[in-house]
Amino acid sequence: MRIIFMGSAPLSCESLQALRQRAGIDLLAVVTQPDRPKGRELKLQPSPVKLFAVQQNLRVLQPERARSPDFINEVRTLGPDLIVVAAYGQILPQELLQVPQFGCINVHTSLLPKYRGAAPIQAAILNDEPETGVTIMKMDAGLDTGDLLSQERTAIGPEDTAQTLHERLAQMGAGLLMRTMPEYVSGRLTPKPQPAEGVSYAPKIKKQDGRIDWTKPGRTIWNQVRGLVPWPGAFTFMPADPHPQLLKVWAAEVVPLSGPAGEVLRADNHGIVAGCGDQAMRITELQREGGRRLPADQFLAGHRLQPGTRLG
RNA sequence: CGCGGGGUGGAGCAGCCCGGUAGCUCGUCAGGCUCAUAACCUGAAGGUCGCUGGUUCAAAUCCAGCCCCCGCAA
Repeated sequence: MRIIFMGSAPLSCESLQALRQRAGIDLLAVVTQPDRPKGRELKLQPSPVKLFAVQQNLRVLQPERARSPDFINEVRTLGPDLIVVAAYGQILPQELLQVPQFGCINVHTSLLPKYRGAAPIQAAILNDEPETGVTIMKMDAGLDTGDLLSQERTAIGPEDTAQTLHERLAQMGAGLLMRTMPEYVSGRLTPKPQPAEGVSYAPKIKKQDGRIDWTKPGRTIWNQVRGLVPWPGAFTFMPADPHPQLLKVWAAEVVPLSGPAGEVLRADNHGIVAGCGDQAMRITELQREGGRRLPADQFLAGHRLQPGTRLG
């Protein structure tokens, strides 16, 4: 089986690795996003998928636009039987989807038709879902609207963050992909259209989505903290000398106390408790701008953050 | 040359602008108080102030270069 893999996220690597280890698969090429300027010096950074592919001596393609005729022609020339896509980051045009005889299949980290789009993992936590999962689908020209091939679900626990979920779903996705692919290719599995009911979208997360609104209920803020790890993280501001300082909240829990929204109610070894619209948040791990990520007690050893301080 | 903060006993911070005995909140160790304690009191140990060089009678502090950490931005 001649396969081309397309992906860009850490999540994609898991599926790529699974394909790589599977016997009988000829990985013709790995397609990933072009290197982008990132980080402190704005240096060009390769995607994690590229790093992995290069290390494995796989052929890497990084088209600026996946819909460009040149790229589509290149894919045609390679002659894949199937294209596997996992968090690639670009919409594929119909013309490209038609190239392989088995079309393109996609690993998506939600229980479609729920949470189509860029940030399904975060959305599941932010929306207080009790569970989520992964879906393998046959791609069509729409945004995550293709016919369903298989799904697997997992419960979202109180200890989960977008990061832990990401890791879990990456593995589940790779496993499900491996089980689904042969079934699909052999024709034993018929793609089923997505239900019309229950469609929703998970738009790309923006930095500003991390800003904490202390007038919101404790549970909402808690989900925001968990759902935005590691980026952009839930953040607020603390009063400081020349300018208020950015404060990232890395871990917190809801506690049955109440007080003015955003006001520090307690600050001790157990954490920093701040009032919310309903109940309160106990911040247990946080990070000041320019500083490292610290447990609350260590943070308090060096920073004054006494009860009465207003966050926001 | 994208912008900015920082590296000070084991942890987190102050001191640096205006050079001259290294401080704070914890932790650790010893002792005390207590029915008891992560609480409280007393005492102790522990630091080449990131590295290299320069200026100076004298550098954590001023100057130059280098290494490392972090926030923004993307």
